[in-house]
Amino acid sequence: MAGGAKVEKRSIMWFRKGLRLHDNPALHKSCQDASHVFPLFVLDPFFLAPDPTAPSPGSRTVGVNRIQFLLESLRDLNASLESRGSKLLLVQGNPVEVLPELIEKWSINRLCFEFDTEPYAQDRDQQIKEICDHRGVEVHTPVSHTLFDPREVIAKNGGKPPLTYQAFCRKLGNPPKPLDDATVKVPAPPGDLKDVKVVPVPSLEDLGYVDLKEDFTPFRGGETEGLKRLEESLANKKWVSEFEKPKGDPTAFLKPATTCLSPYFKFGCVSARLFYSRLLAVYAESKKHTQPPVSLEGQMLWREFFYTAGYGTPNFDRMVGNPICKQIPWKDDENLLSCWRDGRTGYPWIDAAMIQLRKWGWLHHLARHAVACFLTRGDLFVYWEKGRDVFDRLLVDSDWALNNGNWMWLSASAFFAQYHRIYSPITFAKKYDPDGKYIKHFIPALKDMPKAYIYEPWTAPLSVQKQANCIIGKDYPKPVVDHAIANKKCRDRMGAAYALNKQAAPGQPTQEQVNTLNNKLTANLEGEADEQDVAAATDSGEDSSPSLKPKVKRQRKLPFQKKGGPAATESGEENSPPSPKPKVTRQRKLPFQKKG
DNA sequence: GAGGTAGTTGTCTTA
DNA sequence: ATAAGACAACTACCT
Repeated sequence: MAGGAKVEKRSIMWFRKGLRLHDNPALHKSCQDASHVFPLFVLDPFFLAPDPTAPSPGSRTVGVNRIQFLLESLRDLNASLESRGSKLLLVQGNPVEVLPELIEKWSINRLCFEFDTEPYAQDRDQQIKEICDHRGVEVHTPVSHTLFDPREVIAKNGGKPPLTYQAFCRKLGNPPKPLDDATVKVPAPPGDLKDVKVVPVPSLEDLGYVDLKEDFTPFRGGETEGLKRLEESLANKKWVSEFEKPKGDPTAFLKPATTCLSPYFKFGCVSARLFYSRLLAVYAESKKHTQPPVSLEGQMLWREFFYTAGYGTPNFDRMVGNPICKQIPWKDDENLLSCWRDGRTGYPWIDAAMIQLRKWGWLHHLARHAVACFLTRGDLFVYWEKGRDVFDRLLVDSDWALNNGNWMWLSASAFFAQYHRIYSPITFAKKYDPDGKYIKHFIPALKDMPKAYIYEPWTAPLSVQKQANCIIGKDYPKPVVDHAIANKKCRDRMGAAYALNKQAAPGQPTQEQVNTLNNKLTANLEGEADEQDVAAATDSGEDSSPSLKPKVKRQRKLPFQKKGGPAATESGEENSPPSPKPKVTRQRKLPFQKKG
């Protein structure tokens, strides 16, 4: 474009995440020297249309709770825009098809949207950019979802994202301050929108969802609500400066132990930079405060850590082809997966958490740890990607980078390797909630179970079960696996898989190596499963697969494990449920275990 | 480059 | 009660 007279800008401000007016650099840019700003959100039926075949109410990929949160956020955004004399323009369709049309019809010469690191968004945005380049439309894509630009952190680290938190933090400078919003004026879109079909923010019912009155998430979407929550969280300065994530109570549900701002960060209803700067202001007023990684500041930096890793790692959301992910022969067991997903594992703590996840769309971080560990390396040995999908569907705050990163962490596939540290589905939550209030709240069937049995109801005598109106196996399921056996087997499998990964995969393994590895491991796993059955029946614990021994010598069965004998399960799962009396205290090191 | 160190959040027992 | 130690053990990063 030849210079000279300033061309009046007709901007589309394309909202995707970043559903806010405050600290929104793309919005600022769209308003600069603009005659008209078209605040746009594209409702993509691909993500919003109901899918009756999905495992829970929602669309193909997204549960209703998050859809509702999005709709509320859009309603709030529209209200805020209206208060500034503008409005949100909602258009239905696939953005890649819709945007070129709008650019044409509205004579747009500038498009602004927030930079998005997710692969899906990268691909979509690249297509849009190319279209704009062809038509001479300016494109601005500032970074404002995260505190830092992942590209810069990766560059500083020699082209690769750091794989440890400490190393990551060492690469960081000070994040940019939030923008000053006081002076921003948003020029309204023109009255004539040509023949573009603009729709009001739909309700869930408009989208085709019905009967969803009960059990909705307690989190209401939107910038207004998010900022309110930010203020409430930061108002308690003592709490803020003493915050230590691992000390939080994952069973607290009347008043959760964290800020619960995650859904607002996920959708960008609240700016991470705003929260961060406000947080530092609180720190500045207090004598001392906790530090990363456990502090509130540390939580913000974890988010940055995973965003950076997710941006800089190929196939971050998969095991195969992902250079930082251990190749592990996880099980593709639909039955175990659905027991876990639907809160039917027979372990009340795990099931209560899964039910909270479904109802609230939110869990405390440690509850996420517990259920993720249980599904993968702790007990069920099911693919982390399967669990990731369930979380991604149900969590209101589901965030691609954080969700995948944390699943790899918890499954000891990347970032974390101490696979012997396994959360107990029985004792972990007990130390926070010895009475089992959390369980009783989320699992009504167990509400009258005495607290002595609440974490292990299958150990309650039948008379007690009758008294509590809860017969185990009828009113509440028997455990799908015996934790004592299952977690031992998982550790053995992890040991074998780790050994093979070390042997076979220096750097990124080729597809062929991965296949070979998985075949070996699967063969090993099957042999082991057979042996396990035999072992359970005969007390012969010797390993019979010589070629692929884990480095760890497998222990022989402890005597108590066969007490009571394996009971039959409906599922036919290889692990037997715990015998009626599993309450045998762990034995001290016994000489005969050493044998060999 | 070899070796040492430290790592957000395990469990159980003992002091 | 809380804290420390044992358990068994991995690896990215740094020196």
